[in-house]
Amino acid sequence: MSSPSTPARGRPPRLDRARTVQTALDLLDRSGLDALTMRRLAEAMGVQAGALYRHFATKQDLLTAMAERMMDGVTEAAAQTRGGDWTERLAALAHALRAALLARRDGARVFAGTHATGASVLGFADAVMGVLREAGFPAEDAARALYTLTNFTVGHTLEEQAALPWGDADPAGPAALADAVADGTYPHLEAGLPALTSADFTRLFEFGVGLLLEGLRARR
Amino acid sequence: MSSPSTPARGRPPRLDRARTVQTALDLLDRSGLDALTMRRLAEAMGVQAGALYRHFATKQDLLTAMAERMMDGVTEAAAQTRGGDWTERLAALAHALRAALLARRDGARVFAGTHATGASVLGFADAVMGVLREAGFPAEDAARALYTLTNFTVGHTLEEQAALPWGDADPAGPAALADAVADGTYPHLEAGLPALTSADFTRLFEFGVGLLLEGLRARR
DNA sequence: ACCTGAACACCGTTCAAGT
DNA sequence: ACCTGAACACCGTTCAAGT
Repeated sequence: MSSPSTPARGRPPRLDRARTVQTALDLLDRSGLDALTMRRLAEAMGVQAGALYRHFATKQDLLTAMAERMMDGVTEAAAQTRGGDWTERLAALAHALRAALLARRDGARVFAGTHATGASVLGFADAVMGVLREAGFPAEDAARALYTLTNFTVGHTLEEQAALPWGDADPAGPAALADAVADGTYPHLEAGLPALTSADFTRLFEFGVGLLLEGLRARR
Repeated sequence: MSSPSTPARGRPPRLDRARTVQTALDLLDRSGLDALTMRRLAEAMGVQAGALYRHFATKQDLLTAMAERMMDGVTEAAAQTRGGDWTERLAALAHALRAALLARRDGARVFAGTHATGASVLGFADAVMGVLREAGFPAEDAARALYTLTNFTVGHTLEEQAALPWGDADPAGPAALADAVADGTYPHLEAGLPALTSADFTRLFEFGVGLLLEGLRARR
């Protein structure tokens, strides 16, 4: 048989899925999602843009492969918490998911914009379901809890990565909020302004995960 | 004085912010976010693309105005629950936010991609903060609860609107999940498959909001 | 088999010039 | 004051032709 692993007969290919995804992720980190174009990626690989379509049917296909690669190791990263109880293990899984998204510039946007169903994504979902079912939750509640935890984590990290480039002339930063609130129209926002503009996203994430876990505990 | 409301001296303008945002939202509903281009919007308004830049500095600016318009009336929609206790009022606000996003095609994507801080958005945030502080939460926890509720709702609705066009040849639908799980590698996913592929997003959203509210109740 | 070159049908944005 | 016309610097994607 002449599989792809056969010693090259002609020229060795300059392109393959793995190397291309890796280069795309590096480019993402350097320039962000908006600057990640097929043409720039091709240039980074020393090739013409059209050549990329030998390995990826569309740009969306490439982004999905990037999302799947980003998830490699999420479950393993959370597996250290084997000793803990089920709430600690769920918290560790949620933190591992956030960390995987944060590890790449615009990681949450890439993940939210694709429907990755690779082994890492399924492995993560299976791990969450396993903890929940071991804790005694019926399959229906376990499934809903999985989606809730995932959707919250993605929603939070999307906000977190969108908020990080503040401080520039971005009209949505803390200063703009303070201005908009200053006229007394929003008394409750005014009272909470310091807390609302605090950028401690890790504590905020822990707060949200904590609420979800306490809710689950109450429901068991 | 010669304000914008002065009877027109020359030709009446064919463009203004309000009409443009309205047309953009209609176009969004008909064609989706990916098909919403400045050129197509200009065509729908009987004008050249460049003319739009008299009212919006960038496309991002237009999208922000669209997000703010989408939020008009969210707080009012939830205000009917005046009689209920604080958990019911928070639930009503969360449901009103989801409803506002669902009301437009790709509404969650538009909202998540902008930093809208218009009166409607601030009014919504102020209402949530008001309920929480009346319930006795300190400003810090109230602020965190506001973000948690908002981020979960946006994350959920993003998923919900991305999942709706399933059934086509989308490789991420329920059928694909069933295939991927069929080989026994993911026992917990397999056990939860019916629940995982159920598309009852309203119940799923209620479950998530319920968890958050129970968590808040436990923390009070 | 793998990639080039060139095209097709678009984009967002800018700006002198018209009315 | 408001809009046109035309350009600039790009896009994603396709595909005959080369090697």
